[in-house]
Amino acid sequence: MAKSLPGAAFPKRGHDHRFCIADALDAAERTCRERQLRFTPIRRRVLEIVWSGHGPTGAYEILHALRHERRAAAPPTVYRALDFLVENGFVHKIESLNAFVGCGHPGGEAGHDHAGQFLICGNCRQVGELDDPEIAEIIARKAAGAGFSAVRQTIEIEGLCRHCAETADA
Amino acid sequence: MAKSLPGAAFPKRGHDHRFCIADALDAAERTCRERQLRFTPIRRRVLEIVWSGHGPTGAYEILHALRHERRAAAPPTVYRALDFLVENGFVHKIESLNAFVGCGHPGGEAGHDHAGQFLICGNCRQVGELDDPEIAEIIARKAAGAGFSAVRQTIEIEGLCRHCAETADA
DNA sequence: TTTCAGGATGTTATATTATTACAATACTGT
DNA sequence: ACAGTATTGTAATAATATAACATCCTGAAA
Repeated sequence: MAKSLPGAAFPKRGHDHRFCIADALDAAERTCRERQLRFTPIRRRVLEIVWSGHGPTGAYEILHALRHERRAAAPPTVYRALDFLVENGFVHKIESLNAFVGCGHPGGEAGHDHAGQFLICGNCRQVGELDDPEIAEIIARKAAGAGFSAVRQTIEIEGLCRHCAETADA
Repeated sequence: MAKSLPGAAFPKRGHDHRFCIADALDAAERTCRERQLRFTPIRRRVLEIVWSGHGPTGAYEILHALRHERRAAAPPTVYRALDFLVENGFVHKIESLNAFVGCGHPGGEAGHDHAGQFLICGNCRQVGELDDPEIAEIIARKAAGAGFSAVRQTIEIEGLCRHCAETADA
């Protein structure tokens, strides 16, 4: 059971997910220290809940989990934490699902709210992240060709991951 | 005041929008006849409302407009019409805005719910559509490189259209 | 023409996602 | 300790979307 390789786009079956969680929390902690941001217990816990798997997590699902420990939690509690986490690139929102996933490549240079390309398996509901600069570039270039200057790209690809395609259970 | 050129990605300022509406309705009418689909008054009117501009239109905004003529209209009225229009490629949903725009290239061969790339101006809120096969291909190829077979692509690009970038009023 | 089957619409209620507004508290630097 | 700001608590509500079932319409078969 090796941990997911860095740069691997799709979460490997049977990887030791504890490393994913620990790495994500560590990376966030480090980045927040560097940027003098407050990685409060709520924010930390919401990040941990989002990272409880590689699937998209809804805000109210997070709220439900959070309430186990923090009875006072309400929608704004969660949305505020998510705003912080997305803003700082620790979490991405999957627009087509109105749900959130942990960022697979946090703290990368600029860091802030970086764009990624998301692979969403329609069968197992796991989400992978590409972060391919070539894709971002060709899109920015094509947009520029239409006189449009791109600021933010939302790229979400639905389909089947290798495992689900092989077992053909869709 | 010429009509928008076919293939133009972003709606031209000052174009005669009546042609956009008429073309969209005609195309839908023709396609429905070909496919033996029922282009009912509600569906036609919802398409017309969506095409009342090149900006994204929310479902409840459509509902509000629809109620002027049809007091009985309720959310399902609108969502059912939108389902039909999206399914048949006459309208696209902009996932990042939870809103809908008319398809700029309807009835193209396969027709059904085709993918496009959307240019969303953050200033004037107009939406253009690229439909660039190269983008779709490179994404499908990169995804395949990660063992992922893409079925549907959601590509939404936020930024500034030429006009808004030039007048620098963002 | 009648009938019937399926699709479309009407209708009520509710689920799901997200935000506003203001009060209270906790942290930071001085 | 104090002021100023960021964070969290709390209540209410807005915005988006669907479920479930009744009714009506349309087109094809009998």
